[in-house]
Amino acid sequence: MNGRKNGNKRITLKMIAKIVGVSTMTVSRALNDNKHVDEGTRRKVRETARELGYFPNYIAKSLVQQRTQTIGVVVPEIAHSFFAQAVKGVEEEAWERGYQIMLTHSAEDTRRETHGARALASKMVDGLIVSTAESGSDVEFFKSLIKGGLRLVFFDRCIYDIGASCVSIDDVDSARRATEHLIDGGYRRVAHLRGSLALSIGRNRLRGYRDALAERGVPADDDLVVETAIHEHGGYEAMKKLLALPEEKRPDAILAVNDTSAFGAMMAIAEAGLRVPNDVGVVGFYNDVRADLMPTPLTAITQPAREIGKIAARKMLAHIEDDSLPPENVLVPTELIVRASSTRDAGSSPAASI
Amino acid sequence: MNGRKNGNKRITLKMIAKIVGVSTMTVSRALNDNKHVDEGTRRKVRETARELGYFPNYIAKSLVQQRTQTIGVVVPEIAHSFFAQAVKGVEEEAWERGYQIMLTHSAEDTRRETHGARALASKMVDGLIVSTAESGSDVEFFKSLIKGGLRLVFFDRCIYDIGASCVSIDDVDSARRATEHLIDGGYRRVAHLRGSLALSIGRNRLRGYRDALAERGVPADDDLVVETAIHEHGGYEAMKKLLALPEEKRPDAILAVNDTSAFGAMMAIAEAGLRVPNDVGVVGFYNDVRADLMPTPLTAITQPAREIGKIAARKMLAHIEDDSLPPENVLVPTELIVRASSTRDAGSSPAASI
DNA sequence: TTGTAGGCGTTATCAA
DNA sequence: TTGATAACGCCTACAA
Repeated sequence: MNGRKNGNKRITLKMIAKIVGVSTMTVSRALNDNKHVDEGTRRKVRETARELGYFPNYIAKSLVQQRTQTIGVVVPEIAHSFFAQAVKGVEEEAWERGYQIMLTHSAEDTRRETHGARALASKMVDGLIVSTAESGSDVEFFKSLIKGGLRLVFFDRCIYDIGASCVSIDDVDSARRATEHLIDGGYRRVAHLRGSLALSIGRNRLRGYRDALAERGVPADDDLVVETAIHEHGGYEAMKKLLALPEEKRPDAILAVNDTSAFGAMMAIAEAGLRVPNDVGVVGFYNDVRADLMPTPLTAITQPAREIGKIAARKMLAHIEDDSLPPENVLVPTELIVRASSTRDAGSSPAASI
Repeated sequence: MNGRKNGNKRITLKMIAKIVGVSTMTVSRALNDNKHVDEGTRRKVRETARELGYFPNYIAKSLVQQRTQTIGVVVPEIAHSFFAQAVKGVEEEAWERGYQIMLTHSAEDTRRETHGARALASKMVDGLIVSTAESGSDVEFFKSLIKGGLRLVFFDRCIYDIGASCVSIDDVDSARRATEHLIDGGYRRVAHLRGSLALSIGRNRLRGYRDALAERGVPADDDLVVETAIHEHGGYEAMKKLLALPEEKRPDAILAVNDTSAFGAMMAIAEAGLRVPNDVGVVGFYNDVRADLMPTPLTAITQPAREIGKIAARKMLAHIEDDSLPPENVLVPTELIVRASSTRDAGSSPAASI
């Protein structure tokens, strides 16, 4: 249970000092490229350090310097492509600046998110990059972290106005554009599989959807807004609810909060004997690899995950370098990738056939 | 550049001690559920700790206890589904035991792998879980880490016989079964898109492929073994080389070292005007989500990534708990998922039509 | 039950 | 150029 295997004591500055016959400070200076060291001494120190296989103890260094060169990262699901890409972006940017990342996933669970963040804070990360859990976040806890001096940057799923930066797409505008695309394509009863209102993406995409309806003069129908979990089964279940509506109330298009739920919805649509896009148009968010491979390729708003991760990391490093830097909400541009799932064959839609 | 924001000093045991009017040791004991503390004292300490928003400094704790409750992880590509899943498995298992993970990716590069591992070792991780880079590994470096007392567990891509544990599928046997499946399906000129020989998976899968040929009495042809990078473009390029062979030498089946290169190969096959599976059968490794979604679904050997990650983490925790535990090579069972890419229509193959 | 002393491995600071 | 000393925040060991 102790740190090292029996016998193999880790080499320390003190050991090298004893061998070379100088003080630990001289060794420290020699190894850290400090100018005020005799070249001969430096050579000797370097050599024995290499021979002994010395490498510095960053824990000790961190304790005295009060920084760990480590960034904590909390994501809801490591294995989801979007977050995996984002984490990669963070890691790349951190690596280039000599930082490591400490990764925790919350499994979309509030308690795990809080515990994970607390654990990383206890390990004295220089900052915390977080994307919040579907089941909601303990806002007061994050506030207290900030009050305690911890730097905090959210990405994709943010908590606003508590003094943290946020890096995300413009969810409202993106959802509006996607909805307008459906309406302009002749769809009249556009439904929204919305995300949890505990998530910024859930609230903002819902708002964009509603804005689009209002702007296009399409009457809003609350029956057409159904909550979905962000996974495939969630989309499937939510879609079944919509399909259970009386015929005249059923949607002819779906704006899904993300690709995964859109895939689930497409399954439910197929099971009901309906077809995409002629009976039901579908649009998702993210642009998953599968979007292009589905029997009917999926139209989607892109979320440049890796880029978002990179920007979040850069933002964090900027905050670390300058603690007086004010928090900022960074919006990353998106594109609407139009594929077959939202473009009816000419003349084949009920609406178009009027 | 200093650790905390201006003014907001982190709360320490000493501060709590001063406020409550006891020694730091009493505070430490009270907060760590030590029995020998008066209940009244404990209550007071707990209360002020909570009020002040205290949480322990694990850096200091780690320094004195000589363990960090942190496991380092080095993977070649965070964003590849296999590794993302594996990392998730590691994180889950670590989390349950109160460990965090520190994640680095090598980008398939030897130098980054070495630097990353060294950085994590410097941060005093209690152990290192590694999957090696395509460009090869600095074996001597890993040996020196082990000699220095660092616990090391490889997964998927291992370095054998240096005193580290390894968790992977049985690559030799899996490749043999996949190759036999192709031969038994009537394919006669089975080629292998092999991985780098710097990787255990590259060497082992090649061996399994050769074993199968030998066992089935199929003559081996070195022209049919071509190296591929593990990404899509690699598979595409490698396949083009095979298709450039004189007609009578061309393969009628491909064992690809992984799914991604198999997808690339399938693109090249389609571009050449050939068809999967009737002209060319294809088998991959991993069972990516895309396998089922391709125009011709891909037959593949499964690699239970998350499970592999979990087992690797458990192995690491076992090594941490008991330093005398000998290293072990753990083999995780696989399945061959047969899909359309390796099953010719009856009577349509040149071989079957004889 | 509580406190004191010392040290984990490193660096900042000041003195030589 | 080098070294002695103290400190980072906590815990182990021992003493009271």
